[in-house]
Amino acid sequence: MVKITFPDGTVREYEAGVTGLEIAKSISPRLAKEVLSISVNDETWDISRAITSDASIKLYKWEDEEGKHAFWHSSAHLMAEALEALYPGMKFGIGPSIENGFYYDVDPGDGVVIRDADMPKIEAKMKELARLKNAYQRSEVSKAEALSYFTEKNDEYKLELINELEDGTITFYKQGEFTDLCRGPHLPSTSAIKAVKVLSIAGAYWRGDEKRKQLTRIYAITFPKQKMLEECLVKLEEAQKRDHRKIGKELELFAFSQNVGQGLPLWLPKGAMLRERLENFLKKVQRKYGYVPVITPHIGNKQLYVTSGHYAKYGEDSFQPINTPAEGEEFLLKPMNCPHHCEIFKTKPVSYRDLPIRMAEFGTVYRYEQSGELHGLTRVRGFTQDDAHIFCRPDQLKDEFKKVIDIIQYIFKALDFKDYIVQVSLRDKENHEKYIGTEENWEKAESAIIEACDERGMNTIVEYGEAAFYGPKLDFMVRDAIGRKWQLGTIQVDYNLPERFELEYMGSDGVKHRPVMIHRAPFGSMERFVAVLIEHTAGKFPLWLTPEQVVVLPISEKYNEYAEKVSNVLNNSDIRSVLDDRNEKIGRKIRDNELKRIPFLLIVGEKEAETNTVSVRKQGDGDKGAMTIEEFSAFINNEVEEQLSSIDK
RNA sequence: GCCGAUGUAGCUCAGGGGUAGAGCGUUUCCUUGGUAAGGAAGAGGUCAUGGGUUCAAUUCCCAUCAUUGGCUCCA
Repeated sequence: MVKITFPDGTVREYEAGVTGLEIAKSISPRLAKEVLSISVNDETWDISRAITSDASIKLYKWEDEEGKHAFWHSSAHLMAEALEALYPGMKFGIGPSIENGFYYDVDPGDGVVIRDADMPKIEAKMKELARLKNAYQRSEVSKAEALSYFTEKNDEYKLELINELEDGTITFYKQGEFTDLCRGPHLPSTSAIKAVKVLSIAGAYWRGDEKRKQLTRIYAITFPKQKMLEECLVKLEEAQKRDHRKIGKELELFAFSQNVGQGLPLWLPKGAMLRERLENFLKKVQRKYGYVPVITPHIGNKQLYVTSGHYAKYGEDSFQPINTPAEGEEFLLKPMNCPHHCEIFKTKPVSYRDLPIRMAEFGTVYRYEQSGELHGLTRVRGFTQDDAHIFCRPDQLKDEFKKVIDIIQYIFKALDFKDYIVQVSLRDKENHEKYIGTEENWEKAESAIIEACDERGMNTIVEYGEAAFYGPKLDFMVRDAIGRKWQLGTIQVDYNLPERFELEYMGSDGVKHRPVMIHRAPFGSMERFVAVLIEHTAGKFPLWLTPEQVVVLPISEKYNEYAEKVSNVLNNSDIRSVLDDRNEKIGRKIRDNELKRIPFLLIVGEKEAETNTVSVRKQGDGDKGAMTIEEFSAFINNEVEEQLSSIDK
C-alpha cells in the first residue's frame, strides 16, 4: 500500500502502483473524466503512470495550466505524427505547449515547403489519427538507445538535444507510429483531443539562433470539445476587431503612406488631438514633480553617439549619417535623446545643490528597425519618446527612482491600464561583451532598482540579459488585443553615460563628483502608447481624452442654425464639439456617430430650439432626456473634472 | 534581415488567360425627418510596380516594393 496525500492534507491509502487516473476514479467518475495530469511530489506526471511509493499529489484539469499543458503537449505529438505521415522523412525540432495552444518546429527537408494551404490537410490528418485513440506510451531509454534511434531516423535536431541530456534521465513517448524524445507528461491517449485548428505557419530559427537553419514552425490549438474551439475562434475574431491598425483607420487617427516611407506614421488631425492631450496631461504631472522642459534638434554629430557608445552598439540600426559637403562632418538622425541632454547638463557648472536636475523632452527619434519587425504604431522607424533624464547625486538615486515609479503608476491608473507586468531587466552576467561599465557600477545600479521596487511593494518579475547595454531597467509591459506584450514605460539607471560624457558636479566637500543618470519614459513612445490605448479601449477613449466629445445632430435642416449655435457655445466653454448637418434622417446620424464612438450626441429639433435645450444621448446608453445648453456644458465639464480627479484617489 | 501569406474602386472584399464586379463611402437630385442605415441617378480602377511566357496577362511564372503572421532584433 502507498499513502497518498492530497492538497488539502487528507491522506488515503492505495495499492502500490496506483495511477493518477485510478485515484481520480476513486474520488468521482466526473473527476476521472476531466483529469489531465498529476503532480507527484511536485513533479508533473502522466495520469497513467504507476505510483509506487508514498507521495503528495495534485490532480490537474483543463482549468489548470498544468492540465492544459499536458493536453497541448500531447497534441503537439499528435501533430508531429500527422506531419510524419504526410511528409515522410520530416525531421523534428521542438514542439512545446504555449499560452494558447502549441507549436512544432520541423524541417520538412530541402525543397519541401509547407504552406498555409496545407493547414486543412494537417488538421484532417490529426483528427483522423486522434480517432484511433492510440495510447501515449512512456518508456525510459538509455542515452545510447536514444542516440541510436534518432541516428537511424537521421534527425540531427533530436540528436543535438539528446547529446545535451544526461544518461538515465531520458524518456521517449510513443503513440501510434510516432516516437518522440520527451519529458512528458502526456494524456493517456489521443481520444481526448476532439477539436483541432492549425493556426499559422511561420519560419523560426533552430534554437532561436539566426545563424542557424530556419525551421518551419506550425502553430495549432486543440480542445477537448468542439464548442470550446468555436468559442476560442470567436474570441480571436473579437480581439482582431480591437486592432489599433483597423480602428486607427476607421477613426482617422493615423495613416501610413508608401510615399513617405515604411514605419513612418502620419498623425491625422484626430490622432494628433488625442496625442496632444496625452502629452499635456503628462507635462502637467511632470511640472508637479519638478521637471524642466528642454528641446533638442533632430540630428546630432555622429561623434556624440560614438562618445555615448550607442554608435558602436547600434550604428547599423541607425539611418545612415547625413554628410555636410563642405566640412565633411557626419550627422545622425538622433536615435535617442540622452547625449543631447548630457550636453545640456554640461552647459554650466553644477553644484550638488542644483541636483537633481530633471530634463524632459518629447523627443522624436529615428531608428532603422528591421523591415520584418515593423508593426502598425507599435514598432515604427520614427517615434516620439516622452523622454526625460534625471541627473542626481548617488544618495538621491533611490528616491528619484521611486518618484518615477509613482509617475508611471499614476499614468497607467489614469488610463485604466490594470494588467501590466513590471519587469526588472538585469544584465546577463555571463555575457560581458553586451555591456559597458564597471562591475561595481552595475551592482550599484541593479540593487538601486531592486530596492526601490521592494520599497514600493511592487510585484515584479526578473529577467536576466534584458538590461540596456549601459544599465539595468525597470520595464512596464502591457499586452495588446491579440496578447502580444509590449514595453511601454521604462526607467533605467545609468552610471555609464555620465562617465563617458565626463559629467560633474561640485560636491559639498569642494571636490568634483560624478552624477548618476536615470533615463525614463512613462508612455515609452507616444506611438506605441496610443496603439495600446486604442486596443484597450476599442477606440472608446475616456471623455477627457477623446478628440471629439460631442456631436450636435439637427433633426432637419431647419434647425441647423440652432445646432450650430449649440456647438459654438460648447466649443467656447472648452468642450470639443462638432456639427453633423448632413442631409440625413436623425436615425442615420445617430448610427454613424455611435459607430465613431462619440461619447455624447445632442439631438436638437423644434422642441429644443424653442426651449434652448438639447436632447442628450450617451454613447451605448441611449436617450438621457433634455437639458439646457448651460446644464449640459456644466455636466460635461464636471464629468471631465471628476474623471481626472478620481485618478488622484 | 529570414520563412510563409497578401496586394482588384476612398474602405471591406468577390472574381478570373479574351482588358472587371458587390456592399459601404463619395457626388448630384428628391425627401425635411424625433433616437442605430429614406429614395433615385452618376462618378470612380494601367487589377501594387517591372520583366517573362502567350495570338492575347489583371489572371500563369520571375523579380522588386508595400502590407501581414511568425523568427531574430529592440538604445
